[in-house]
Amino acid sequence: MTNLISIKSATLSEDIAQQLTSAIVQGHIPQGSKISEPELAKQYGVSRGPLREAIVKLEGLGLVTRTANVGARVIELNIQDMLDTFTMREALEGMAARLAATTMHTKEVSSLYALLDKHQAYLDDNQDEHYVQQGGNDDFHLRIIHASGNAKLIRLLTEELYAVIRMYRRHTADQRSDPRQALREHRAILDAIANHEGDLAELLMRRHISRASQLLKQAMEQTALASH
Amino acid sequence: MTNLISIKSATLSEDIAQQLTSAIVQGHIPQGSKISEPELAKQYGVSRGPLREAIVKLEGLGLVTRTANVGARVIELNIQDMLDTFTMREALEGMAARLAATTMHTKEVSSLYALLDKHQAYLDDNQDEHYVQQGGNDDFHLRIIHASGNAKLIRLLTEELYAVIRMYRRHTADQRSDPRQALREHRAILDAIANHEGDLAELLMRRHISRASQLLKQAMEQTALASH
DNA sequence: AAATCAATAATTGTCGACAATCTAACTTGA
DNA sequence: TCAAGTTAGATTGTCGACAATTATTGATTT
Repeated sequence: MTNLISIKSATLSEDIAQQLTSAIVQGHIPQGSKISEPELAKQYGVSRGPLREAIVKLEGLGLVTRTANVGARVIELNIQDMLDTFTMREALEGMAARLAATTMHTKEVSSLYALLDKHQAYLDDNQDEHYVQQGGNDDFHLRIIHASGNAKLIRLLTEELYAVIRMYRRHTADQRSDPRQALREHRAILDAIANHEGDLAELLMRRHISRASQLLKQAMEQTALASH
Repeated sequence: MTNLISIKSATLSEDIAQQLTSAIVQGHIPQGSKISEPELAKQYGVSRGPLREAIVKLEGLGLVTRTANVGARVIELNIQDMLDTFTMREALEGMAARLAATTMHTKEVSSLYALLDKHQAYLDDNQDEHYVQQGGNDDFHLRIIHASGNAKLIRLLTEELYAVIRMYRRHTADQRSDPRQALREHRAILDAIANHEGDLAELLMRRHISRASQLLKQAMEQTALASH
């Protein structure tokens, strides 16, 4: 069974890379499983050439690890790796918030307030169920990152690190976290940005991510116990 | 004329990737120049397969940009990109310094003090000429990064970002900077780490990098003028 | 029965050739 | 003379096949 939507891309290699990425992030290819080149090539109907290029890309994204003459395996999520990843996120998104506080225009700020209101209304209407904002333009964090105006930072966070972050977000988060609390924190961050208080914005963003990471940690410890 | 030392690697692809990386960082392949697959394949004596995989890797490192059906070009350094890169460095190495302040053992701390003394002695003996520490184990920044203990952060900074950082360091830096001042700053950072003052260590590392970035900016503006 | 070794099967790494696309040179027409 | 269109050349993208390495199976020995 091959993948859902095949986005027509300029090159097969890019196409496969995207499909593989989404398959791994969504768990269709399970953690730790081996990436068999002949198997996947047949599955996607391409030769091994472009497939291998795609795998090299995934290695760059940190989604698979490769060993020479042995092959590629999907990474396995674990608590230490998650903590390390989120610590990096703290540093980078904290910086993004700081930058956003100095560069963000009034129009964009009010647009973000509107987004938070939308999230609020959604929570009110759906008994605190999570607003699915995975990666889309409704994702508060992505909006802040883009508002930083730092092209390198944007590319790193949105194209290179976010795949792994989404895996963590997906697999455990959310069922444990309190969406109203998260929303309050988002609002506080935005307030700081609106007031051009870079120091504060960074501090609050860091705390926000740190808190999320602690919740995730607890959730992962829970599921680790459950699997025994 | 092919490259200097051919490190025997498990796979041709890795080999070529390393050689290309070093060729670009050292300027043997000039900025903005096109990467011709047939040409390089002949030059390195390999087929285009492994060469293409190497190019994909370089794209992941941000050393080349690729366009479908057109090919790869070496990136071109410019001030804005440099500032963006160093802002990221600020965030990441600042965090590394913070982490190092809490995790670093006494032994490693004194080893780093010894390193700084070595740098000091070198400056005294060589009328303030720069100590060449490009990437080696004598590089203070790399030592701090490794001391952070954050595997993800280490990989990102040392394997993914450092190639570009080295390009910037190499092309302009150093002739303008004051090595004694840099050494003083290194010492202040290490003091903070030794005292387990994470906040201070982060702050000082950030300032240190920010200052380096400002010097680099001036140097680049200078050479930009010179090229007219 | 367990462990070591040999032979076989399967997988990864590499190559050369063909197809698709882009670039450059040339022709044609206004 | 210049612009647009056309054709030839070169380059990238893709494929299938072979070589090198690893994993697996089975035989042999203790």
